[in-house]
Amino acid sequence: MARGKIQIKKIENSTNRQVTYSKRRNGLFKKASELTVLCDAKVSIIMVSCTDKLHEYISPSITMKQFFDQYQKASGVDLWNSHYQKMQDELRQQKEVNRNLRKQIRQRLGDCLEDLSFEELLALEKDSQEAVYVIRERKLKVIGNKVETSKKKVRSAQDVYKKLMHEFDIRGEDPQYGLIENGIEYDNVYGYPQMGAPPHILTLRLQPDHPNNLHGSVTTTGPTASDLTTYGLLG
Amino acid sequence: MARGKIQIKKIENSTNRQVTYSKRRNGLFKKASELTVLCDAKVSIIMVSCTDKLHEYISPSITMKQFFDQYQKASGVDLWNSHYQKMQDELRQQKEVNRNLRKQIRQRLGDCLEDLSFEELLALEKDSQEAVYVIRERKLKVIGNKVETSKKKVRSAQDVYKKLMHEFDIRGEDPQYGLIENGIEYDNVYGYPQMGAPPHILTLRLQPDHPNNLHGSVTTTGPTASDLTTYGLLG
DNA sequence: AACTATTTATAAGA
DNA sequence: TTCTTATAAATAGTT
Repeated sequence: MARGKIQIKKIENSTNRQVTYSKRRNGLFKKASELTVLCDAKVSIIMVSCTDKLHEYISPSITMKQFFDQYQKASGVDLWNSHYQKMQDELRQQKEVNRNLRKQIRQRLGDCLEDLSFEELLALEKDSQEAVYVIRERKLKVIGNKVETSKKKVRSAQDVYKKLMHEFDIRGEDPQYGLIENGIEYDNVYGYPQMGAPPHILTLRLQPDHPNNLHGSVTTTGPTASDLTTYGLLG
Repeated sequence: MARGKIQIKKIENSTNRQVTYSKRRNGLFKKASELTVLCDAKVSIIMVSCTDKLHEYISPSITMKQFFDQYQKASGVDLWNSHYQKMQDELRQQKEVNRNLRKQIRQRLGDCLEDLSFEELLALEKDSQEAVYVIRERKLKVIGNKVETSKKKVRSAQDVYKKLMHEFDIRGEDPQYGLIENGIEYDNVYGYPQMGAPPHILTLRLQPDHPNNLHGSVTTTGPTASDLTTYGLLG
């Protein structure tokens, strides 16, 4: 554009081409930077020379990555998904599997049964019923454990009480005996020789630890012999 | 650059700014295109105006994606990893969900119950038992439908048979009667006046469609009146 | 969107 | 590469 007009076509002289590339590149970058300031815009320029050198201009206040994200968002062009096709497939697959699992759960809860064949329905019923039995057994076992623990606590409390009583006996202090008269119930609770026939007060003490309707569940399910034994303590 | 020099600073008048943006954008793109041709280079320009409009120039013979790939390769800037990270997180999360769902299913099948609290155990038992009831009801409904269908098929066959018999009566052809003697069973099956008391042959015909132990299931669950009615047909 | 006076960019030469 | 400079091109302000 000076010292003679030029045709816009590839400069065949390689040196000239290289010089022009350099000059015009600077010109372009300068214009871009002016545009950035004048118009409060964001500009990114990436250039690759015919010798495969890369040059870039980018407005301050923005990163190339932000540009790419924005470009991708605005253009809808798939810039990076193809890089992670495999991962995306895996993700899709996981989501599909999860959907199926959720459906299975819903079916086990009694939803979506119309999607099942008759045979699947029968199998589901069988599975579910068996599961209920297993769950019930587990429940009874847990109850058994809880009762065992309570028994131990009671025995420990018994021991403590006996020791205290022993100390009182040794000291023979009358004023304290007045207290013990008020504490006859405690004597009854912790002082009985065996666990076989606990008085009612014990039930009242233990129940706050077992807030659920154990009685109802157990009687409907038909407890085993050992369950009945442990249950004697509670009721 | 004409009709007076300007300072390179933001144009405050919004209209002027917009106009200048438009003009200079075209100038920039033109320069880029000239550079592309003259120097056999590849240029990409992305611009975002202060009103968040996006404009781009890209040399023919290259795609934006190729540019980005090339840029990433040349600059080593992390353009994809953040996306990759996000995806990986999502995948991890999905797998975690998957694990939980599977565990839930196992628990509903009676596995891994030791991980449940007592209260959860009781809730699970209740849920499962209710699900069994729902599944059972659905099963009975399906059986009912199947029986209905069978009834219709039987009636249809009855009609066909009656028509045939009518034709035979009209023709009064003796040789065919021999066949009918062999077919007494068919007569019994399709020819009885009401569905109330089907002969045993019907049971045998229907059973292959219902291979499961219907009797056991139904008697244990206590069928409703309508269930009993439909059941009469089967056995 | 078109005009145009003026600034800016730059081709060719050094 | 960088500088110079004649000239082409771009564009600010105006219509």
